[in-house]
Amino acid sequence: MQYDVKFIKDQLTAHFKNVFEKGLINEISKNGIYKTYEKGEMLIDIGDEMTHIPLILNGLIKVLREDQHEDEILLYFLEEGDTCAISFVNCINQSKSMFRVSVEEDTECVLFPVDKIEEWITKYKTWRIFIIDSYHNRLLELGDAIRSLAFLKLDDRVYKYLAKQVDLKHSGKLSITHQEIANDLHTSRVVVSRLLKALEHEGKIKLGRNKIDVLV
DNA sequence: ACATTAAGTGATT
DNA sequence: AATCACTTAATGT
Repeated sequence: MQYDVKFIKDQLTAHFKNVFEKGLINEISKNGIYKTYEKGEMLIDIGDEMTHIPLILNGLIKVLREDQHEDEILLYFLEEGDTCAISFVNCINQSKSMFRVSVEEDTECVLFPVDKIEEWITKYKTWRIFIIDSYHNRLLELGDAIRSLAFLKLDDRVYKYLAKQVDLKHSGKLSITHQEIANDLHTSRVVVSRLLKALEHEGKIKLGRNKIDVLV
């Protein structure tokens, strides 16, 4: 599918007219690249050179950090209106990505070239605020994640995880496997299966193959 | 019909 | 709560 400056501008106006000043929207439209990603694609891998930063129009993106022993740790998800905040630093100091960013649900986004990002910081107040806000939100989210790890038992973490998924995917019907949940929470599939079974008995969810209905 | 993958279960640490 | 070893069930070819 082809796109043009006007198309990007319309998209940005639709999603960000309350966030960005007009001049900035115009400038992003001229320099941005509209792109769609399908579920399962990899946006950025660890060690990748950063050339562009995505601004998400809709969809769902997952950000992971991996340690030396190929263990992945889920950092957070990005959705409509979010950007990959941690990548800004990579761009500005030209370092490589320390994170893996994959597409959880089909996503539309606008990519900004790295060199513009720094320029806009001095030029547009709304851009500065947007970036600082992004960091702030990510930080809050990480704080929350750490709190869960430190204080909640696995059964609560599983339920919290499901609630979060429902929120992110805007649906109580999740298509997810027990294994995926286990990976995100760093536990084994067997344990997740048992905890989910318990939740089902409590009447909080309904299980099926590759799907979980979270009942409200 | 067969192979593959997801999920369930009892026993053990 | 993790792991093993195995079973059962759903799905794809």
